[in-house]
Amino acid sequence: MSQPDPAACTAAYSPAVNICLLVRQVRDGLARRLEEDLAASGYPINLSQFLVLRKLDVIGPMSAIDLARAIDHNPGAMTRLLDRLEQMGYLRRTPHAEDRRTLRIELTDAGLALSHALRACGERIAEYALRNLAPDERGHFVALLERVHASL
Amino acid sequence: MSQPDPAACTAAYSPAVNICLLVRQVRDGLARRLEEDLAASGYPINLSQFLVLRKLDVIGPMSAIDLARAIDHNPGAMTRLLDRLEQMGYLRRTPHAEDRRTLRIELTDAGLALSHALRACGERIAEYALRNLAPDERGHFVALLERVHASL
DNA sequence: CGTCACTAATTGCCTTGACAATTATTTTCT
DNA sequence: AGAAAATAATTGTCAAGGCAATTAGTGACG
Repeated sequence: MSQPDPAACTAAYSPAVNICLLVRQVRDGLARRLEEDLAASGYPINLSQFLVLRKLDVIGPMSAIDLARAIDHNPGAMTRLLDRLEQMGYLRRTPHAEDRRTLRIELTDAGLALSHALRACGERIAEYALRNLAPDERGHFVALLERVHASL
Repeated sequence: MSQPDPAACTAAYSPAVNICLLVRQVRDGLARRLEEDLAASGYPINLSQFLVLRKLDVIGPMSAIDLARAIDHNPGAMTRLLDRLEQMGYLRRTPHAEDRRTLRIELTDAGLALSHALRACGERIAEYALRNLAPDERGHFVALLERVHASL
């Protein structure tokens, strides 16, 4: 069905399509795998929630805005994301000692335990996604991603 | 603010966070740049719409389902995406000659003209995003992305 | 021929995230 | 000190996309 007709192709090969599409496909594929794996493990957690919990574990308690910046997330969306995780009992909002505008967001014991399970799950996914790359290629891939990210 | 407290850090460095986060950041950064550039050029077009128009131009007329698969897009979302682009006058739904379930989606003249502008815009963004990579690194980056995508 | 499984497109419903406006607080500047 | 600018969190509103159910059409098989 819908055979590509070479005569109808008015544009030459365009790497620009490919880079945007490819990165999107990799992102969506990675997120889908992660969320499926988490759901199968009994954790109904999405990618953003995963990133927040892991950041709080790895970096320690921080404000909502710092958290939003750490995962490039919208501050408005962050409020509701935190609502959700707080309601599920994985984190706590406490007032900041010196600045009353600011929250100190910290994991609960349940959140900490969950984060450790998430870590294992995340590593499985990364291992799976990169399984066809040699060890040095994996490092190179991440380094290239970081350089491209820094250029944006 | 919110100094990371090393003692509070219970998890070791975890590349799994980084790959998911990094890819997401690159995707979002790329999409944001593209959409800003398009808006500045007078085309209020988002990434998905961009991809659809470019695919139709490069590959030629095709069905909605094929289009959805080509850009890894949900069929339900595709219907509405096509509604939008059709309403803007950039494409046309015509019945398929042999299969009455299927649409033949094709660019209008306006859609074709827009696609050419989109192509230039996409190339600017790709050039910008990859500007700090050497030519061979760019090829390598895309090749690695493709291999990771194929592994998902 | 007729029924059953499959596929394409659409729709309703819901969640997520973006953006702008609002409120409370702090910082800066004179 | 006091006014003005800046910052943190929140809220309302909206668009995009995922999923499941529906409708219509096709193909396969007895």
